[in-house]
Amino acid sequence: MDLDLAQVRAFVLAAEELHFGQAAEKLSISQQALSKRIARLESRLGMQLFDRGGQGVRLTEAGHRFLEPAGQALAAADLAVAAVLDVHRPLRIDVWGHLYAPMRTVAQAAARTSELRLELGHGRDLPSAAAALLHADIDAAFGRVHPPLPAGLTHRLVRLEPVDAILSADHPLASEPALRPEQLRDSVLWTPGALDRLDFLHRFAERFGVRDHAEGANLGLDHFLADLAADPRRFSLLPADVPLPQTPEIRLVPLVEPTPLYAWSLLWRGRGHPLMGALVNAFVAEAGRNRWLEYDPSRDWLPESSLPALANRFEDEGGRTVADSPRAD
Amino acid sequence: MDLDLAQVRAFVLAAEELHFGQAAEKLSISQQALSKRIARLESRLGMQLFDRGGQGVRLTEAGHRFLEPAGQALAAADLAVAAVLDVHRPLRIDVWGHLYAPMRTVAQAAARTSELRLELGHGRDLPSAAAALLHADIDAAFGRVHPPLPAGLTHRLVRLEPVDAILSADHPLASEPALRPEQLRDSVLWTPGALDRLDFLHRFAERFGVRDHAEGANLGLDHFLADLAADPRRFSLLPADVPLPQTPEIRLVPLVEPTPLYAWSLLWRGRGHPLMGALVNAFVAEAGRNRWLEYDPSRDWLPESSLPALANRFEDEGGRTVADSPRAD
DNA sequence: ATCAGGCGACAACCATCGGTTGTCACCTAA
DNA sequence: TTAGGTGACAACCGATGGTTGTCGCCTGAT
Repeated sequence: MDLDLAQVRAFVLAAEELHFGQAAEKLSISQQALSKRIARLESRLGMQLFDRGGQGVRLTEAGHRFLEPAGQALAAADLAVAAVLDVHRPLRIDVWGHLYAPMRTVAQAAARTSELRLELGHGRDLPSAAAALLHADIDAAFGRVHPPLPAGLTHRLVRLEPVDAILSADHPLASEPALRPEQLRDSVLWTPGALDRLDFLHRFAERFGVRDHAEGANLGLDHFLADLAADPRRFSLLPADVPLPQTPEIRLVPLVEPTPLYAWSLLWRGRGHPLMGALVNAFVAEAGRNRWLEYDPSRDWLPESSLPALANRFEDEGGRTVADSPRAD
Repeated sequence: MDLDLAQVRAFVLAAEELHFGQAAEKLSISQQALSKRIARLESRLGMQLFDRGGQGVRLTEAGHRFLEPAGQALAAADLAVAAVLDVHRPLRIDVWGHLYAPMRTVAQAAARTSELRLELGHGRDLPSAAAALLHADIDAAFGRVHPPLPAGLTHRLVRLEPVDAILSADHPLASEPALRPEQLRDSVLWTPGALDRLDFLHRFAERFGVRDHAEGANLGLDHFLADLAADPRRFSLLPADVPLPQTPEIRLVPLVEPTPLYAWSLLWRGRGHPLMGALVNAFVAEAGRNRWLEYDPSRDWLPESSLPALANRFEDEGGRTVADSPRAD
């Protein structure tokens, strides 16, 4: 006869609380369900484990005898699960959009808890990060998520970062205290890579009527800044909190009416690594502390491609269960 | 997430057999049912545990990692079941040395508590009682314990009973009020069985220089008394409190200077049956009430073979924990 | 290449299990 | 006596776990 460990778990919690209602709450089930679990366990063992009374329950002698070995059976089973799931393995995470320094956000979120063991992956773009997730080569990824996104992956918006215009110091608008995006329509959008493969910049150009663009290779931030400074008509976009070297050839000007927002998300597969829940929680907590998820449609602009991520965030905040949401351990 | 142990059992058996059909047979279920169990376990764990092939299955790496802890979880659960179930099973006890009426002492000790549920075993000698203990055919045994004693068994001295000489009424010493053992050296020791297999009688003969002995079959007390009365030179030994029929052909004479003591012990395996502690306690309490454990080396004689039992008793009275001491519930 | 046999999985079916909500019997304290 | 708390019963329904029948795949022999 093999024990049903869900029943055993119910017994052990009820033995701790000596109150079925409270034990049920700890297990997030109803009192009646817990009562039934214990009754079925008693029936299977042929033993009364609790004396029921008006003010809670008391353990019987058989219940007392069962309690310690029952706890040990649960612990052994948990170890068995951990052994197969390799729960002590670090969570492997890849980030993309390196020019915009995604690791700032990951490091900030992970810094507050010592239980997260992260291992940084190779550095990929979104399509190859998604493929690596599906192949279980990595456990999570972080960056800006947009369609197309393969099935089987779950994403969670964790940060909406305001985006500034970054200009050559010789640009005619360089000394403005702030700019409206459409003021940039006659400038040349500088893109580190092909525009049609950079979703955010592409959507920005379309939305605000920027007709001209120039492309270069993405060889890192210094190269990017030097390419911008090389032509006084050039501008590009940069999330506001990206740290920059002090250089007289470059100006950073806030964008307003509307402020474009860069949407950072976590991405993972299925229920994820055992630490996935903890990682999501760490990001959510940091977002709360820093007001990362504030969004006002009358003030801000999000490209259409970021709206699924936004919808994802609102569903979760409404208290509904998100499919494939990892449980925090 | 709590494992379903029926699923785990199916996995462990399939891992042993590497053949779903054979594992299913061992569990008396269909192959399809076993296949479903394992598939559900894999789904729950999110891990493939077997690679399926045309000629059976092979364990995956995850399956290998799971196998030992899975077995341990099953064993822990079995122990938990045993802990709660066993206590209501009667404690099976065998006694030996029937001529000396061991059940007097057992009954006397058990009579004072209603919680002891004893079941008398088949009646064995010491070697076969020890084997039955090791095979878990019985839970405890009672009689005179002497080497050789197999490993894994624990014993506890519970009674030192004075031994009388039992004589034919025609014996030259029959009318003495008491006898010193060496007064019997020229008599014929009557033994119910081969002397070299009767440790106490053998040691007595050696110690007090009794050179002659005669053997007969052990066919019970009446037969023993009739064999004694058949020859006026015969004597034997009998614990003092063994009830005897009133018969003019037999005399019981106390032995003094020294008084030989018959050492009765309890014997059990490991931590024993859940009632083992209570049984030991009952004997110890009765021993205290009846001064069963008094021993004065200047007055009494114990054969060398009884000294381990004596040492065992003294260690326990010193307050030290005896290894494999059963816990009283 | 074909056939036969072995193996595990899928499909359909059905009884049991395990959760829910609603309600009730019992107990205790005021 | 009343009010509030507690655990169990009843009805319902979806999931689980077993069965039988069948199929797809694999391997070895001819």
